[in-house]
Amino acid sequence: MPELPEVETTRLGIASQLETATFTDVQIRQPKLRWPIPSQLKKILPGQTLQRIERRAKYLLFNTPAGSLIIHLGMSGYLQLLSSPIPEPTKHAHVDFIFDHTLCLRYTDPRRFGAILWSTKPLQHRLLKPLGVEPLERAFNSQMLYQQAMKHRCSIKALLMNSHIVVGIGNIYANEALHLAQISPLRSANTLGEVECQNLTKQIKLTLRRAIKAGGTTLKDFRQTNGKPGYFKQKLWVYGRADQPCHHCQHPIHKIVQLQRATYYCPACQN
DNA sequence: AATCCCACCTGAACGC
DNA sequence: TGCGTTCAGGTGGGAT
Repeated sequence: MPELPEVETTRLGIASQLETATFTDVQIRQPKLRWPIPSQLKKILPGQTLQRIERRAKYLLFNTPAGSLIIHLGMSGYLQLLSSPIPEPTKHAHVDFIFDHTLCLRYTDPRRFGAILWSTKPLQHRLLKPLGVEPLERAFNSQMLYQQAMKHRCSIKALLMNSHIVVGIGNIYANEALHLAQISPLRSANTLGEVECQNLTKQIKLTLRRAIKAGGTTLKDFRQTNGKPGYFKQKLWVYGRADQPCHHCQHPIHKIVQLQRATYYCPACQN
């Protein structure tokens, strides 16, 4: 569920409601996420005013004068903004952050691969410090990708999924962008030419931007009490389409496994 | 340093 | 209907 576009859409969907609101309570029903939720949150957060919600990779940073709440949604997590009457928590609704005694930001995560952390210097946090560039920022460009590709012998797909190099592309969009750039996910990164890197960079940015727009549409009714965050209905060219005809050339889409993740590609138009 | 595999979890889909 | 198996959008940690 949470790819970078959905994390960004989540941020956009809650920022205007919560920025300048004040934490008044925290209810932790299940502290066992990927790492234990720091118990001192209950002491620290109440009274803190939320200044700004930022995103770094797929981490959301809730900045307050005392420090930052860091939230990662893992594979199955989502945030809901609920107002009165607050519905009963469902089975996997692990944490409620209460603002101004009325608004509730609820964290739900069935698989519990997500994380809720606290840091006074979030960008220096051990999990955030080693992260590579943001794919939608200028620092991610064809020159940068080409230089990185030249010095790596792993597959180009593995390179795109390596968070020390570029963050947040995710499995679906790595597949989609490689398809649109007509590059085989199996190619060694160091065999890509400058023009291919230029095209790939462009397709990654386009794919992510389109998905953010689509995510924005389906997540509009965020505050609906029982609203599950939808999954954007985006046109997927290859992801999840094993054995179905390629939209470009009709050749059946192949499904293989790379780094224990599903890779989908068209062996006829991706070389 | 770079690369790869494992692990962490639950639930849905599938096959028998 | 029921039960076992497989797979899933992420990613840090550790082995090689």
